[in-house]
Amino acid sequence: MTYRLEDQVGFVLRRAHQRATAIFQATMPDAQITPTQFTALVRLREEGEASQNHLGRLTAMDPATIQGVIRRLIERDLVEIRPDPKDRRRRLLRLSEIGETLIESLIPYGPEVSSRTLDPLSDSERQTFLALLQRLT
Amino acid sequence: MTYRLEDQVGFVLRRAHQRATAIFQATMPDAQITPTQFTALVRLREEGEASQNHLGRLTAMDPATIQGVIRRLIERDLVEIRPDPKDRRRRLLRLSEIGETLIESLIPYGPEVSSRTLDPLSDSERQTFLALLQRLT
DNA sequence: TGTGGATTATTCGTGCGCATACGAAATCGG
DNA sequence: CCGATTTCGTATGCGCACGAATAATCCACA
Repeated sequence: MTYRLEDQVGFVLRRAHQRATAIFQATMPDAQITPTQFTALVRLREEGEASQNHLGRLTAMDPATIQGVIRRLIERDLVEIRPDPKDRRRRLLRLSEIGETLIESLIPYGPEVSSRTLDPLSDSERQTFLALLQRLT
Repeated sequence: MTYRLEDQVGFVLRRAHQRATAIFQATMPDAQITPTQFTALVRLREEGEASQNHLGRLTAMDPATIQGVIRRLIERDLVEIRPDPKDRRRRLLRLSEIGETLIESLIPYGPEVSSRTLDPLSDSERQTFLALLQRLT
């Protein structure tokens, strides 16, 4: 009878994600970088070197998606690529000097993005929300 | 130093939204319908008739996005379109017979999608989570 | 009455997201 | 060692998302 779209979690998640993306774009000083590109750079910084599919798993992107993300990062000279001598199927990815400098300069803005996104909630609500959200994944 | 990606709300929102979308696709018996198309059909059912931009606002899609969604729904004969005689800029949208039958048959699965998406949480946690999530939008 | 600003819809370009299919290479079991 | 299976990367196609630009139309108000 009464089906309320605004009570369906998928609909609200979609809108919350849209808002989070907009806040990311407005907060990050580099206008080109996207949330997914940022994620890939952060993971490469943690890993040092990773194959394409492996990086995809670390960033929650399927092989078709990570392929395009990496291509754009290589075009911007933020990521370098070389064949894996041990496994000729693989391509090993690593940050370039430029990429490392960029991600180091952007990471400090990460918490600000999160904080602005959670702005409508109090501190304790933020903790509760994030803990529940993490359990959904 | 320690920047934990999995604690950034945008990253977790992105993954939760991916999961919600996958559950929607797996649960809805119509394999063609997408979450956004479903949303547009539900809103048209509520509104009866609406212009394209107005429907976009009701479904959280910008004009460029709703345009493509509507085009695909018209191609599937789920939505009918006619010019607004009172305002020649507008195009009025309404459900077709087929569209009305389809959305009536799909709406009962909506709560099941939500329920499966929230599966990792208890009943009281679900209420808490949804209330906090709604305040983020 | 007329004009300047707002609204409506369209188009183009870029980027994420996934299903599907493919070929090359590695690996595992017999 | 050899064939079946798995993994890796690539490509294509479709759909969502948004910025920017454009043209048509409407409306408020001077």
